[in-house]
Amino acid sequence: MARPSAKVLDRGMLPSLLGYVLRRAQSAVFADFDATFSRAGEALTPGEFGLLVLVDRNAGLSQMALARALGIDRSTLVPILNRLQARGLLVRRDSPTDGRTHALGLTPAGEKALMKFAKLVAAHEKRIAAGLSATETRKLIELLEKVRDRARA
Amino acid sequence: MARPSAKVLDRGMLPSLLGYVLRRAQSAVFADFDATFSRAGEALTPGEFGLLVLVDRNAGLSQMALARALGIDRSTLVPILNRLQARGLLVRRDSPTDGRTHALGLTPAGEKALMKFAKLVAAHEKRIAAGLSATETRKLIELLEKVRDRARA
DNA sequence: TATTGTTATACTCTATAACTATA
DNA sequence: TATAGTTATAGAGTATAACAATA
Repeated sequence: MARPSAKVLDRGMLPSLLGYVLRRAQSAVFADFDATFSRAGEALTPGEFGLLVLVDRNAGLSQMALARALGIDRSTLVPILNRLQARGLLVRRDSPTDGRTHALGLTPAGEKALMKFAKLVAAHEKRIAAGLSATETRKLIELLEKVRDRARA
Repeated sequence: MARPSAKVLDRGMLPSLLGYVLRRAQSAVFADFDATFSRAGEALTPGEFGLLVLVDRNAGLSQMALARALGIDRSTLVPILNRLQARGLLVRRDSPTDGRTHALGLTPAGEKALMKFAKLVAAHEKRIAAGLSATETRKLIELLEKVRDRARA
């Protein structure tokens, strides 16, 4: 007989709740992201990766614009940028047109690091979607976007 | 012409990444959960709801068993239980069989509150799944479980 | 007046390490 | 020795409020 501590708990209606299943999937995916980077001797969060991509694709954008795109407060962004800047991946330049804002950009080292990070993310994505066909993955993304639209309404 | 600040940013490959789409859907769903409870004059997080359901369906379980089921450290659980106990929803009773453990349970007020919370969660679930057919919702849950299994492997 | 970035502050979630009581 | 719960501590993510510089 199994030890009492190994007993599986009754989760009631939780497994039928979209919010619950979504949260657990997200948690496992986050853990795999972290493990992927750790194994490669790198340290990056999914949020930091998204931030770096946004700065790379929209060089010169302001902190306010970036905070809005990330859906966080401008004060929340400050320590995050400080950390990435301290790692030499990102710089705050003076805006030539608006003395209040900073023009954000990746450093050459940041560009290079992002290319490596993108490869790790691709491997991570391949792994978490390994149980799904290409059609299923597209369908999943489509359904998740529908849910997001409804939740934001 | 739109103001520069209203410009839509280039997100590069992010919208094609399952992890990215999952994270954004989860964030929007969390916000809707919070809004649903706020509008009803209640305050509860998805995690607290899941915890209350687990204690309700597995009365007498220990903190370690609960922490394991939630996937968090036992030290992380302590302040969460303190808060729910301070709200009068949950109690730590002495275990009759093991002096080291607490037997967790809901109070009568906790049982009553959980019934109300479950109704709010049902309304929330209905809203976030409103853009999906019943078949699509089931499919979405199935695909998310597959992703979770792969990410944990 | 309004906006941008920063700082101070606070709260939650998360973990590790060390302590106490019990098994 | 090992386990359960607690505490101390620390780091990251989140926010609000207030301030200085600039528009």
